[in-house]
Amino acid sequence: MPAKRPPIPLSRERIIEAALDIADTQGLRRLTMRRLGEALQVEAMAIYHHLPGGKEALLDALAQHVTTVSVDPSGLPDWREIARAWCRAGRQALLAHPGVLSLAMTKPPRGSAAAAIGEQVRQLADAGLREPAAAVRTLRSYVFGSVAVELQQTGWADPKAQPVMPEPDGEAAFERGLTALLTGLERFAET
Amino acid sequence: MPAKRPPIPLSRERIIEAALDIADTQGLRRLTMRRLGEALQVEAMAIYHHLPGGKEALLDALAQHVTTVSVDPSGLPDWREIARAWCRAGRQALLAHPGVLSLAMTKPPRGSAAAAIGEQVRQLADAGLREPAAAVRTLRSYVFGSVAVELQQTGWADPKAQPVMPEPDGEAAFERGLTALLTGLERFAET
DNA sequence: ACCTGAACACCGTTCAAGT
DNA sequence: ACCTGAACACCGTTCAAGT
Repeated sequence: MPAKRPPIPLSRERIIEAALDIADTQGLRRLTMRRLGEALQVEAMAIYHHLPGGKEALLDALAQHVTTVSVDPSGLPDWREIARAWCRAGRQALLAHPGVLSLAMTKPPRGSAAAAIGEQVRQLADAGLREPAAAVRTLRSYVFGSVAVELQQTGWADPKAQPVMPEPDGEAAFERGLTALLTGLERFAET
Repeated sequence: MPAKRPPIPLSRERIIEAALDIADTQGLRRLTMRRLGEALQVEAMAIYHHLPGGKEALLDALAQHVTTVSVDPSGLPDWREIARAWCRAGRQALLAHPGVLSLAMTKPPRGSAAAAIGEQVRQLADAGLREPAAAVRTLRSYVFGSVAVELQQTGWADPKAQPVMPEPDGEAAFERGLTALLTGLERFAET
């Protein structure tokens, strides 16, 4: 028979990982403290010991997790390519966890997520872009919205859980729109 | 003493109106069938009679409500201005109901919301835009994302419910980004 | 036809208690 | 230090019953 105690002790990381898995496979509405405990082989109440803020803190942590990305700008020729890299990384991180997209778009960026935005602004400024904060805001808008529309199109949130149907044109549509946006930004935002 | 029966009989419209009010003022998490019934002076179970699908149908209806917009293209000189009008209308409709933004971005467009998208594509095609469906998709992405970022910035979802703080630069940022996007779309999408 | 009351299975969270 | 069990107030939804 299996041991009663969990093989690995609980940790913030394991909790977040398990929560993401539930949200992505069953939907955010089914992410429940009790179900999360079950997935971790633990009573639900044990979670509070590692995540003092309760469920609200858990949701904040999930949002932060999927909006924290980083880009190495070395080797990228200009601000245009740096911006492109950040947008692609942001899109990938969001697409990887469709279950928590609504949290990522709703919760204000905190901690590592806010730091990532600051780093992006800095890189673009260093690369000679004028008003980098405004540009980053516009790019973030586009990334969030693109992923939302892409997931809408795949019917991810539908009643009969479709077999994922990855929508092959999603990436192409994203790149087309991104190029259009960068072309437009060039017009007034060059240094 | 007040009458036990509600003064006005329940209706789908009244239910949606009351639900939007709760979501906008108290947050989506507090929108509950029981609280909704209380706001309508009715037992929660009465709602099911007018909204057969239960809470899931209610949330669908809310998403549809805030994503159904219309634009009269007559008098607008070109596709650029038609697109601008649709984007402004979409932004206003979403900003008016911050509580259900996450639903609007998540639920696939249905019914009147899907019809509005079709109408937008038709208008842009008539105005001479090439590949209007791709353009509308990109514009929708930008509108969704802009509103999400704007509401993040205002701290709408924060713990201590701020006094709305309408972020005066939100509209300016939206218009700047929109102009950039339209400029970029012009490049490859003219007829 | 429209609404209510009671009931059921399920939530998040607390708190004292176990080890 | 870390986890459990019981308890409380609250969910969504059903179903028979009232008017």
